[in-house]
Amino acid sequence: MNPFDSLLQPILDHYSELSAGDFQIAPAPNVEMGDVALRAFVAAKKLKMPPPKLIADIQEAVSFGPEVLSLEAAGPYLNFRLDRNVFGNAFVADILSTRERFGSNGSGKGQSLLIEHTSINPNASPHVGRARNAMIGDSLVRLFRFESYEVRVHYYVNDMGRQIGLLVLMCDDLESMVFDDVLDAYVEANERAESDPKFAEQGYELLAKMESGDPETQRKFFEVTEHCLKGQLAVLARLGIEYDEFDRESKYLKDPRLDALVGALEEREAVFVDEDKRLVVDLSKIGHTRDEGRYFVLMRANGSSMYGYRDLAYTVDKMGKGADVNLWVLGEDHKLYAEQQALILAAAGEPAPESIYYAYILLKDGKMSTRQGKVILLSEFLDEAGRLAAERVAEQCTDLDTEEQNAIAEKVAVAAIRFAILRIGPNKNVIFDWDASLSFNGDTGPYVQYSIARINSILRKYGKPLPETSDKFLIDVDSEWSLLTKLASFPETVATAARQRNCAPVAQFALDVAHAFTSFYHECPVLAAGSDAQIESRILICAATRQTLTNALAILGIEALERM
RNA sequence: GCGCCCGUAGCUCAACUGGAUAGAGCAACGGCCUUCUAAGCCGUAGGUUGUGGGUUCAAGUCCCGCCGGGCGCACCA
Repeated sequence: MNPFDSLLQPILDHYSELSAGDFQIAPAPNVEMGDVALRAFVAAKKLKMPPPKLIADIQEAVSFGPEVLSLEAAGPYLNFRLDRNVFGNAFVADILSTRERFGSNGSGKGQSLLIEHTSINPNASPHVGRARNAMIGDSLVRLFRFESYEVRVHYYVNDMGRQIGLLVLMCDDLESMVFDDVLDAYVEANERAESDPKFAEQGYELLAKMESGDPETQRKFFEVTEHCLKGQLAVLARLGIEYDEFDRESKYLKDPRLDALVGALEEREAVFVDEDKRLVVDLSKIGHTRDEGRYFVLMRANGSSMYGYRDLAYTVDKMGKGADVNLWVLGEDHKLYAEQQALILAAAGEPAPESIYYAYILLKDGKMSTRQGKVILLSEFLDEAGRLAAERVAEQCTDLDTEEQNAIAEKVAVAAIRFAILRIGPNKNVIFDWDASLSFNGDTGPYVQYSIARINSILRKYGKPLPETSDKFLIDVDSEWSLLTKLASFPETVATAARQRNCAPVAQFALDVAHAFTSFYHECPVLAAGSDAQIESRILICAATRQTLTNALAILGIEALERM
């Protein structure tokens, strides 16, 4: 996996008690020190030797192949000077032969993975806060498919509850209702429910009617939620986000599998009916150690189920599909809730999915709220980004017609938004800044796309069919070498991202590559290089960079562009 | 009050999971388009990694205590 692992072999041959995992080998902090640096802290500990002593021993006793030009010990580090042509050539050949698979470690080969994400309540147009869930989830889907998992994407449709009941009351003539107006209706419904207890009561009554199986009410609920779901999916599709299956909450109203689960809880005396006739789980009986969050209500006094009950049924259903890995993406506000669910499931011998949390996107004056209409709609945000991108494309690509320009602009807008969200670690709060999120300069998705567009421009002008290897590959500038070693580290980055269930390292990697490439671009003329061998070598470097960046962006759900 | 997450340059974020001189972008200042796309590049300036202890050959990273922010803590979904 590590592109320099081969350098370890002579060392391992010499010290039979050590293995590759006892060493770290990676590009040196800067080129003056060397091409790659060996760290042997773990190995030294195993041999009960001070690290500098072991490094000196290795330098003294181990003989390396001809690809190692020189060695220099620097305290606990051993710095290698390498034959860059040999390594660079190997990197490029690897990238250009594995193509769109370059970077994949195939760690999910033969395994299935089920992921649930987004699952926005079907009551209004999604806001950018919710979109964080969708983008994080969707990129994980892409990451794990890249790693050869068989991935199924589920979306839980919360088509029940008082909120939906209220909305149904507001939506008599659904036909004439544009999707974006549903938010206004929803906000109005919630305001009315606040001030008018009768109206609020009507919401509950409608819900009860729906739960009791009244076909007309069920039809209304379905129509309203379906209308909202369709509208939401259309917005999400603009970001390239799609799902395989939609699971409606109303399907899990009564699930016979939950009788067994409640039975298991009864056996452990972890469930009781309280003085108000509600069915409650006492989590302290099954491993919960604090007072906070100790009780979990399953059923109301009237026998209707709570959200958490239906969600348990849904989870049992999902887990029953037998995927090797089960994930769900949740806002951090669901942390305790997910832990409670996992405890209940564990008590009944049922497995629980692995949760991936993300923190909220906040407005400058606090949290977004769909109920209060205090939101930035994803659709508006996309429109604005598209408009700004279109202005830019119109300046840049004057020879293209408007339709072509707009197609590019939409992809640039998506890149800006997805990248801005995905490059930040998921458990970091984000304060939404309209200007910063719509910037196309600096460390952004469009900057990465721009690097690719420049490469494409060079390769177009090159004119000839692209070579895949060169027998006279040569590297004579540091920026070429830095770029290539960065490219070669892509599989490790992907492995890290998959292990952490976090795509942010891939975004950071794409930026690092783009920066390394632009330094190379300014320093090394490609088409006007000094010799045919150098032209060919640099063309290969460009092609390898394009392939790597394209693959990294694909994981983030961002398209590479021919030009922009 | 209790639990979880976060705190790194004026601002937004990195830092190969404990390793060499803590790196990018934005904002500021100074350069670079008759040469492969200036959505760019080069340079200057900007840091006691919130704070006080501890562990270690080595701490932004691990442990404990404070301070500040976010989220949550039974009949919402």
